[in-house]
Amino acid sequence: MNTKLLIIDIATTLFQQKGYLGVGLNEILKACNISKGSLYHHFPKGKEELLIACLQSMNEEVTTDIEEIFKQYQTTQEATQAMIGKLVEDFEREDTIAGYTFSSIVSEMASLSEPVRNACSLLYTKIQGIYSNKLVAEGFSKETANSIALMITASIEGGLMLCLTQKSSNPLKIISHVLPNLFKE
Amino acid sequence: MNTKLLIIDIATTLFQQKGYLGVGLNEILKACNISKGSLYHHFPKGKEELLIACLQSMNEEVTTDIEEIFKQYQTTQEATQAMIGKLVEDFEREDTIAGYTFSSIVSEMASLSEPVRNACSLLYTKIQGIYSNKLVAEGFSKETANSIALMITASIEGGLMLCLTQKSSNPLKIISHVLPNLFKE
DNA sequence: GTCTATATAAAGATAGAC
DNA sequence: GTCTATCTTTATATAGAC
Repeated sequence: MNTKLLIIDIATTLFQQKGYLGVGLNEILKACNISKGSLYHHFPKGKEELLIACLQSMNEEVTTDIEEIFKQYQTTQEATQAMIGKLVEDFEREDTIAGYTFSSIVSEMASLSEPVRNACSLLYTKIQGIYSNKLVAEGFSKETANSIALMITASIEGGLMLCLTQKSSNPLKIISHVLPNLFKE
Repeated sequence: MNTKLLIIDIATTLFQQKGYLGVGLNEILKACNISKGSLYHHFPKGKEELLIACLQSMNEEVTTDIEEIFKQYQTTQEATQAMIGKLVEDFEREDTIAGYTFSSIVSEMASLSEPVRNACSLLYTKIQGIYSNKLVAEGFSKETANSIALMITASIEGGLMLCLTQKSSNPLKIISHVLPNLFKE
């Protein structure tokens, strides 16, 4: 089995759930059942290099997952609601942040590391691009589409914060219910 | 001068900007110009006790600040936009999270500490209550008012994440521009 | 490529003088 | 109530055997 991919896979989940600073290397090693030497062989520059690899890996997964959903549904509204539905399921099953969200990483690292901030920025841009493109295809102007796409992204990220504090998926459900109001112009 | 209040004041800002794990006690001590012994005299249970004191302090400030704004403006829409305008100003001046937002703390601590999660939950509830009350006064049903209030909170928190990654206040500006669409029913 | 053992720095916390 | 000095644990990272 490919150790490097294993590390990225497991570390990605841990970083999403607990943030960058909240996860120690030892915790990652234990979860992967590997040793320190092995990890530093694959990521010589250490933890931050691993984080960036995780963010890039998420970038690819986002393409797969969200674009898949957005192809399945005719309207952006339906697709968005289906997507949030999946996040709700994830949250109810795992009780932590999951899916393609990564606020914990952003809030900790954006001001500490330029490379990390950049990787996060790219990821958000990509996600919003998917929303925006479909909205343009539906007839919205490019500017309006971008605004709505941004609002979808922001409210989902913020919604997950509220889910965490309330230990409930309710906030995301409400957001899913309210978002369609943005599509009427 | 009251040392305890000084500590809370400075630590609150640091926690907001860098998160709980991102700020070391030494950094707080240095910023306050005090020693370890002094801090532990005021907060015997240590860092987490200090964080909770900070969240409670924010709780009081929120009442002052947001309610003040919400009294100044007739409609929720105007008040919300004024409030976001202030956040934008803060962000452009300081280039970090400020105001009454605290996503960094939530995402790190919600799953680690029940008391902290609870304090955060109370804070969000209070903020949303202010929004919701004004919306009800404007004629919205209680349920609709709560939904819109939640959406305002979530999109602002998420918007600040986007501002951080983009190093720009633009996301919040766009959100301020798009939010009014939620008020039409 | 993976391991063990070690280095080094920093974290949070405590003890006791003043 | 504030200080200095110290303790303990944990963090990231490195060295070198296999």
